Amino acid sequence: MSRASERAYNNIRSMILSGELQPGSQIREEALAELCGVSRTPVRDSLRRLEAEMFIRRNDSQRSFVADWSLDDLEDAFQLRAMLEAHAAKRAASRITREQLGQLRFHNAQLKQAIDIPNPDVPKFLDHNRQFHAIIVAAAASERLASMLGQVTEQPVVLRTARHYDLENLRRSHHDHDELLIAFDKRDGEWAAAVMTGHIRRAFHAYAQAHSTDTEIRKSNLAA
Amino acid sequence: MSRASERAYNNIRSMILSGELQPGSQIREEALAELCGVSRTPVRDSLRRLEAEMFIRRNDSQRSFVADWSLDDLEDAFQLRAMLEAHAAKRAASRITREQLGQLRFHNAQLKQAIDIPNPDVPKFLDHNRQFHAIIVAAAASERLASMLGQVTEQPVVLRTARHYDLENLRRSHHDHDELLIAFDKRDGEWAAAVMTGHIRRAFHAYAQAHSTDTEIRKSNLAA
DNA sequence: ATGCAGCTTATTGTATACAAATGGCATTCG
DNA sequence: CGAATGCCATTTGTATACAATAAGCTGCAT
Repeated sequence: MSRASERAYNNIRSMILSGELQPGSQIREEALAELCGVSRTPVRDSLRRLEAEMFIRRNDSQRSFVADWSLDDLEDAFQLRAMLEAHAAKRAASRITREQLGQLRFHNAQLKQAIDIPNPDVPKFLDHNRQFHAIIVAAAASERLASMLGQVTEQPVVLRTARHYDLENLRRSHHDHDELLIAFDKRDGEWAAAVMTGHIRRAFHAYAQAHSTDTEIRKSNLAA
Repeated sequence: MSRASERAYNNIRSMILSGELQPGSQIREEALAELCGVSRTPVRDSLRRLEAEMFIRRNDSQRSFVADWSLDDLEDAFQLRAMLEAHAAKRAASRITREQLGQLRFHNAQLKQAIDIPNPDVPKFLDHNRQFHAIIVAAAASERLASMLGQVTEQPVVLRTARHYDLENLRRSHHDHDELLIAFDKRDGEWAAAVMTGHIRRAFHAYAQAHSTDTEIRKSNLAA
């Protein structure tokens, strides 16, 4: 996709992720077109794409709404993600190159740096974390698997608290990565898969706890 | 999607599945538009959808080609499918209703009928087989899982032989279904998942063997 | 008051014209 | 003769106008 289409997609996507477009709210093509400064055509393209990625859903009469995910839906997505990432880790264990192992070590060192200081640099941690996982998916060498993981990795849920980024969890994440590195080094796919499963499931529970807290806050704000 | 768009999608998809549009060949929007009797707009929608489903791939300069899958790609897809369907079976085991169990029994009986006669009715078998699996996916109650399975269930590979439908394989499939039914009845998710894994992996090997045979035939035809 | 009919308006679907970009071909220069 | 470059043809991207469809409202009848 060239300029307009790409811009529209990124704009809309980030509007959903940021909560600017609220879950459940209707989406009108023309309104988005104006917001993005393009015509309806590229907006329609983007909406179809976002629909396939389940950021948007449509009712029987073709009207689009921002997807609204319950905690159950979230658990569902995490369950699939855990399964797929464990599978990726298993495949990666037997295919990963020395170079990729080096890259993993680099990003893991970087994300350790990001939290091993008085004032943790969460964005830096998240960035290197993302790249760490991306390398494993790449090493798994399955285009389909990568495409599926793309569908469950970013959730259209915005949390207003930062609880799920508490330091203890970040440290444990880093520790998991260390263990993954050893498993890869030993070419032990089963081990890598097991570590990855736990890694993602912990992420879910951290996320779920933050989600409940967030929901509580929202409720009390509503009551006030 | 309403008429034109839906029609275009189904037309193009079946043209790919039937081999009318050959793997690797370039796709031109306008040509398809004429073939389908619609304008480029709904054709473009369809192409995007088919691209997301990996029936079509695009090069760097936005030109579309019919996807061409190697045996490795096929194995990759089957591996994912086995994992996802096993997961579906596991989830279904604890959620399936009496009514759904009844439906499973019905379709299994029907597909047994289709092959338990002198002249097996393969289309009938395939239809009830499809519905059997669809009920399990529905019982698993995960929209995302269903959507992902949709992406790996139909392969854009047309085999010109019918070897992979040999009677022995169909009988074994039916036997697997019987065992799945018992596992569901006992609410044993692990068992159901294990049976399903084997079920899909057998399907892969039948498919792969047919694929090789098909490739052989194609080569000798080329040589002739 | 309630429910239904028909109209009005909002929203999406489709076609088409035009713009941009890409690939191929021919010509030219080294 | 080969490689690079510029032009032309082909293909895709975008905008816009119009058509079709569905939702909401108003008013009438029960």
